[in-house]
Amino acid sequence: MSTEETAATPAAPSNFIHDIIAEHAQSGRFGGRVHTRFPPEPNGYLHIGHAKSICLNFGLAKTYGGKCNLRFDDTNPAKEDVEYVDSIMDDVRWLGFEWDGLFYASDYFETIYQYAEQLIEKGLAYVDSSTTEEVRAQRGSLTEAGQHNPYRERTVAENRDLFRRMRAGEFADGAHVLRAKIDMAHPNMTMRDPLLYRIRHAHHHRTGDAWCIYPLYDFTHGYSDSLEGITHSICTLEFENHRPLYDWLIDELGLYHPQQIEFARLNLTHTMMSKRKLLELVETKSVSGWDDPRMPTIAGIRRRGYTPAAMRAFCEEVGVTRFNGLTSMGVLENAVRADLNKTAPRAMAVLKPLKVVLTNYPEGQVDELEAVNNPEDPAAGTRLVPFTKTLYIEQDDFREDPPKQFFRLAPGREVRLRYAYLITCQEAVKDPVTGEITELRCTYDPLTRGGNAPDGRKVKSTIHWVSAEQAVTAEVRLYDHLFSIENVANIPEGEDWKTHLNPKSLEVISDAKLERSLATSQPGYRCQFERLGYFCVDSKDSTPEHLVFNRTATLKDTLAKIEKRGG
RNA sequence: UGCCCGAUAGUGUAACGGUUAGCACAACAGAUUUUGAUUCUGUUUGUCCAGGUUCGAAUCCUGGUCGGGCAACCA
Repeated sequence: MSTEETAATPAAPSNFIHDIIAEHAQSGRFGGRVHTRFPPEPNGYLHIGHAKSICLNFGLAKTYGGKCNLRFDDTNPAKEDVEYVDSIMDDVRWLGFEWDGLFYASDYFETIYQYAEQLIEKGLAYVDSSTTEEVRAQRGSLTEAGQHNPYRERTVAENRDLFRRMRAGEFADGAHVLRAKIDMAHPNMTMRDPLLYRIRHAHHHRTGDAWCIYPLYDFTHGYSDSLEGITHSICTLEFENHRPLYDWLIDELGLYHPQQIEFARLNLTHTMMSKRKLLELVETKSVSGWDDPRMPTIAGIRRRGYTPAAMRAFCEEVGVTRFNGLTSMGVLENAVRADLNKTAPRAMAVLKPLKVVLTNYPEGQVDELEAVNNPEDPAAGTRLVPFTKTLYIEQDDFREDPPKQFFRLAPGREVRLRYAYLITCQEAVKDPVTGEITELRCTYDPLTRGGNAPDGRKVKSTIHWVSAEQAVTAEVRLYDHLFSIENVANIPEGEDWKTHLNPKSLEVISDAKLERSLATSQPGYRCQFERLGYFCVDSKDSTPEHLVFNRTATLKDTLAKIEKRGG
């Protein structure tokens, strides 16, 4: 009714690609069609940067009532594998998207071969028999023009013959290449007679041994988009210099011409998006695999406990521009907290147990107390947690000599055990040899069942706890940043980037104590351990006999901030 | 030394020649709280620089500065 309500409606994500597509829809270019695609090479697992691209491409298609394909750009048989194809499909689906068409660049090998022959017939491509070193040397430099070699002047007939014999398998790897005949003096290096085909007697994960020559990415990519009728070929900034080549290849053959639009790839602090380096981490066993919860891969963050909704919200939050920035990991963490805060059931778990004996509580008595499952969602209901004479609390929740900012348990101090009773610490028992506190002897106030004192007295702190008698022991894996430095891309040339891996990126706790209700948690189950963070049952290593929880994210920790600030 | 691209609070982004330059995260202060969580309120901080066009410029133009990309038979 009011204009204010209209204005308050959250705007659809605004970015320059939306603007371009909206304008095309307006002007009728592409006949009003919108058809995007996500074109990964199956040579590794997808990472968060790919998630941004997936959300962009599939999101655009959805917004404009168009289509989005999944296409594997599989032109390099040496590096590609079906394992990666499968993982990529899993990841796209996990993010919540379904492709309209499923294609492989290798589906187009025959067509692309014919395109190459057409270029040869038009005198626009030639077989070069130089060595790799010669090709490199003849290309010139950023400031100097390249040089022509005699092969550039081969006749059409000669090129046709040689190229067909390349396909027939008459030559060894590297003996010849097919190159476009454009301009060896072009200021854009990409246009200096780029290589189109190379000889590789290699087995391809889809075409098997049908081919011994393979088109290069630059020769294949634009044609693939053209063949699929893609309207907007969205890619990252580093392909901007290649756009003139894709345009040239398509226009010389008079083919359907998509519009390429480049955007800046995502960079996150404390991690890195290089597939090559991620592969190195996997191969050197620096992590447990592509799906190690510390990895920035989609498989990794999924196992870590992130939700698809949080990932999509994050991708929307970071935006789409042509500026190469560095986004704080905090933004990602905030996205998953925001989602899980609303949806994750609460439970109590003690990571570093400190035994508490209630001296005035009857031996053997079990009190079943009602606890709220999710304060953010009343429909989640309540559960019963057992309260007994011996309990565990968090070591961090007790200080023998508390600083004035510390509100939790200390000798002589009273705190509330969540959903239970007020307790007062009477004595801290120490190991006579080490001086380590081994046990707290406390009294409870029987009149405070549920947590409120009839006399109205207040306590400054509520802490979580678990019954020692009925605790479930579990393994808990605490994850932190993969790298200890913010900007991993900033590591100087020549320096070993792996020395900056965070040695504390994984802390394993083998004997955490969980409340009884968690005993039957299934793999993938997400919940909040109150006051600690969001956790999820590991999908690979957890068994009913040996539960394993992964920490997805901590809760915000004001005390830690205060103490850090105070020195 | 060539070509291409970019620049808005600490960070990531919005603003389409006219808004007190908006939002999110971060930071700070306060309120609420049986999670030092959540929630709510408020505060600090910004148009790279110099010229020009215009009644009016973050936006258009010119020049500079700074940053990114490009010389794989990788993608």
